[in-house]
Amino acid sequence: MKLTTKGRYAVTAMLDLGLRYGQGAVTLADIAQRQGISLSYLEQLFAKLRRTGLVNSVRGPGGGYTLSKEPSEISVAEIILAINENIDARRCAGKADCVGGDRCLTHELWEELSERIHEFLSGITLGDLVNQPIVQEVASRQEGRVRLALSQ
Amino acid sequence: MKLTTKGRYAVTAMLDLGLRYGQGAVTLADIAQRQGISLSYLEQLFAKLRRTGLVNSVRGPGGGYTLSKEPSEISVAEIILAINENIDARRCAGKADCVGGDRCLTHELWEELSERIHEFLSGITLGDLVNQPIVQEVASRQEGRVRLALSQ
DNA sequence: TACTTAACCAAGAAGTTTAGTCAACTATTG
DNA sequence: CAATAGTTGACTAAACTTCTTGGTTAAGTA
Repeated sequence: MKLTTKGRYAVTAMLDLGLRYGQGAVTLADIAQRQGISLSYLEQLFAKLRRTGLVNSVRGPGGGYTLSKEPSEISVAEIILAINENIDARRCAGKADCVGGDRCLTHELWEELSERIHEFLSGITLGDLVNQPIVQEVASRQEGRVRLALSQ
Repeated sequence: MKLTTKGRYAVTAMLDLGLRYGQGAVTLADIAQRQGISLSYLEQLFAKLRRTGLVNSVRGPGGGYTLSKEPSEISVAEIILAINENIDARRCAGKADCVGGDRCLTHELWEELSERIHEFLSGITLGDLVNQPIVQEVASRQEGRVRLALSQ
């Protein structure tokens, strides 16, 4: 479990999809504009999200991305794991000083901690976030900004 | 709140100190050997831990580092914050596209999540970890290894 | 068919972080 | 004084993050 701005971006973008769940496909260009993330970076993130089956894509005009499941069925942990996709494979296999299994055990210790964080983030879904008042607020403000931009 | 291998190293090293709490100062060289972390990297980490007051240092022969508080009073969160020391200051202050406060709010959203992780890690102390059976196991095995090395 | 849209893909640049090295210096103990 | 061990700073290689550029491919629309 690794927590960086990369994961923050992914969760924000997925939340953007969650807020528009059931309203058709959302383009990455729209998300990029609303959330202030570069389009190409979003493309990289969504390539991974698509590969892990968290989103579906539709090409061509009117296309974009949609969540593959209900927001309440997608956890924050799933999103972060999907974009990190690091198996944390450095399990002493290639380390010379890993004699007697000592280092492996300290690794396992940290992994237990990491696991508990994972459990925690597994308990928070996009649905939970969508239903939070503060998120609703942001969403309506963002909609307003788009309408304003279109009317100019 | 950022979770990387850097924090993992810091927590492991602090746990090493926690296991020897009340038994005098522990040298970084010992920790480096036991935990398989490079000495110079440990020096960098402990410079920060010392600056934030989590450890005390004693120079000269017989010197080393000790925890400044009881293991049960040092949380994992404190350690990670001490070595990261990132104020996460990019609060849209320098961003041109932060119009109408929209991005600031999405930031706050993530920060709330981040805060909950912080709360979670604040609830785990070095004392908790020291008392875990698996940690005790590792510790005795490490002691054994040192004794073996000395007797050869 | 031509055009537009928007996903998809790849290469890499720029910047930051991680992890480590090296060298010098200072305080303490014996 | 000599050995130990912390302290500091400059520096580097490698990895990772973030973003850019420049395409291609598929699907609608005129």
